[in-house]
Amino acid sequence: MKVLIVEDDKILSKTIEQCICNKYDTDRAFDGAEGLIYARQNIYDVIILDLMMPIMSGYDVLKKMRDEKIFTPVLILTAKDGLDDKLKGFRLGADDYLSKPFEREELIARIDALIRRTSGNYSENNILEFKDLILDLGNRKVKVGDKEIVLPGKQFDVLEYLINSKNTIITKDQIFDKIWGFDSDTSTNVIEVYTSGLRKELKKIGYDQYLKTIRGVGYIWSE
Amino acid sequence: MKVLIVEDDKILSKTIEQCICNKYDTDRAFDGAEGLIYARQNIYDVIILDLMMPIMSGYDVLKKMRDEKIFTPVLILTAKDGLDDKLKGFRLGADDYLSKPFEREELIARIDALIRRTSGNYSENNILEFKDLILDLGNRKVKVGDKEIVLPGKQFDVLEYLINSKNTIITKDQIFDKIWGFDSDTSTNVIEVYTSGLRKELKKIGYDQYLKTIRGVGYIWSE
DNA sequence: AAATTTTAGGTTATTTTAAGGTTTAAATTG
DNA sequence: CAATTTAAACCTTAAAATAACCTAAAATTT
Repeated sequence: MKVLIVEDDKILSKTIEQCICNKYDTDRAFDGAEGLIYARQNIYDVIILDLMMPIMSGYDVLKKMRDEKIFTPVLILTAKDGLDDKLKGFRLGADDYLSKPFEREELIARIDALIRRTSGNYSENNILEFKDLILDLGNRKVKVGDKEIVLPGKQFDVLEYLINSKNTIITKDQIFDKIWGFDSDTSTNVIEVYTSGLRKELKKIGYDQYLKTIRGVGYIWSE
Repeated sequence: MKVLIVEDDKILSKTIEQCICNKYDTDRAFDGAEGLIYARQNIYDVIILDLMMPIMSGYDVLKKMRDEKIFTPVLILTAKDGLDDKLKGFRLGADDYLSKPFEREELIARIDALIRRTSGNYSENNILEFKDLILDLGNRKVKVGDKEIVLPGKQFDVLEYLINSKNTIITKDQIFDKIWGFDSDTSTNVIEVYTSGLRKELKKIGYDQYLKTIRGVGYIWSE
């Protein structure tokens, strides 16, 4: 497992490395531009990204990364703690957020969680697979063999989220926070509507059986 | 997971509740004395405790709690941020400290960390074990080897509570307060119904013998 | 026009109640 | 002192009540 640390404060950078180096392979970059170059290699399992950096901020790095379809999970690490910053970070596709000062244990736990959440499921070229089902995130198509279904925006998002978290119960709140945003004031019943629609579509390719309801809790994608 | 919020500022109290309510079950107390009464139930996984409160300060509550051998992890939450206060809090047995103003993410992270640090029984990946019995909280499955039973909502909750408190007698009231909520007006006979159902299911995997009745008191999970 | 959201009725599973049976321990009796 | 009775606590089951979920269709937004 490789972790990239993008942090201009050399002392902190070293500290982080020492925190995690006996669990992960680490590389370090000391400003945003350098970080982006490293990130483009697309070989890291997690990127720890500081926000406040010279030349190119963490935001810029993250945005460029996502624009370039590099979806390595990113853990934002920063002294900033305004809600706006957090929202901006998440909107740009950060996967988690940790404010300084932080604890060793927490950092490790979050990296672990991030890897657990994200690893193993996505194959190289932005494709998510489950058995013979193929989710192409590039063109947002869902295929099994030569059969193909087309899912409108959020339906695709929900499916992607569930498959990417396979074998783990995802609560309705989690789905809601992830797809609709925790500050959305949509009624949470949309989730039922969407899962219902999703099942209907999945049935066409014989994959509706894997989306299961856990009554009182949420949903799970599993065999 | 239940969290008690002891905070006299009703607006802040509500805010905290909203921050964490989709992740934890919350109860609220609005002064120290009330907080202590709640805390004595000994059913919470974490107590968020404000320091500056009328009638009885957070310090007093914490001190009394520890005197009475109630070791629920406490997260001190306060506007004070002098080192002295922090030291005093820790000396009295606080487990963590967070200054206002704080952020949702950080609060949640700290609560999570606290639970992780203190609840010893849970292994990293959210799994509770007893001998060969595995309670997977991620997908709410109960397994022994390749045998598996499915427990509906509250049945699973009761089992989790008992196993997590193994070798300790849990009174019916504690189970009731924890799973149903102290303000529930369900008849307490449900607990018998649920333990009965639980035993029936556990029998299928040969683990019903560990759930024992302590007549006149409650139940215990032990060898 | 397509995607999203709300509404509302139907369906299913969980939760609760209630009632009768069983165990336990203490009180009473032979 | 042993056997029996009693009463309280607990167990079990099945039916009733409730809450959660599903789905189609209408309304709304983009």
